[in-house]
Amino acid sequence: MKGLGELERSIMDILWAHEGPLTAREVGRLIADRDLAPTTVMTVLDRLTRKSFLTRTRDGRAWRYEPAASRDAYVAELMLEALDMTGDRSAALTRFAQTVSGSEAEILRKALTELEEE
Amino acid sequence: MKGLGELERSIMDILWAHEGPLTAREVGRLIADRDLAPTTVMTVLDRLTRKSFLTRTRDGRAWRYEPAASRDAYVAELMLEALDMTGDRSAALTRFAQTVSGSEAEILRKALTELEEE
DNA sequence: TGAGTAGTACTACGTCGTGTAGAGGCTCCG
DNA sequence: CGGAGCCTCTACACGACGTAGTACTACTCA
Repeated sequence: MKGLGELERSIMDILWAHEGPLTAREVGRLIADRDLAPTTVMTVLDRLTRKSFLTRTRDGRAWRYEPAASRDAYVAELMLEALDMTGDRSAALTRFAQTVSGSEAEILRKALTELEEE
Repeated sequence: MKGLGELERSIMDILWAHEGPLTAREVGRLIADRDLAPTTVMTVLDRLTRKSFLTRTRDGRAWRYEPAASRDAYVAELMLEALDMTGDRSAALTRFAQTVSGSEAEILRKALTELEEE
């Protein structure tokens, strides 16, 4: 899947945080701290769309952009991808479980338990 | 931490797979299918060292390279890094737990249980 | 002791991804 | 009809990575 650049991720963050699709202009306004040219935002939105991180639909002359997947799904996928890198998934998973903090281990445990009950 | 390039990963794979440190020449021999110039291998080993993926110790005039961390540790760290990308770690973890295959969920469960017992 | 060999450090170059943005064109409101 | 707004295309610099050459050093063997 490949990771995202820094600006790309900022923009994804904005779209993930915002309910509903945004236009380039709106994104630009929300990322105002960086003072980017409008075309910069458009270019990045376009690239993200081409990489299937976003989908877009027409709204008059403008496009409205929306994440193709939730941030959680993206993160989970990244984690799985990391996992794929190893020959021994079991060892890596074990290691991972040992590495997360206690509260996170608790969350995992709970999620796994709920899984079991289905 | 940043990911690795393709050749970099091949070389890490060789070093991870091999018990004990290797010289550039040995790595080059083990990666023979790619027919690389010896200096290419050295350059990459050097970059990996600079990025702290490897450590090296002298062996006569040669260096012997060795992974700074196990592959599992690396993978676990990548997974944690992905996890850091989200605002809601709990949601991402839950999502992750739901996404792994059944047998992998089992492995996770077991690792977490063992954790608890300590 | 001199030459070859193996190993190192340094430098370099092409390519690709990404941040950044300009130029020019279409469209719709007033 | 003209300007504002949005789009598409093109471009450029920079850093990472794959790839490798050159030049220097040191050990070995005849």
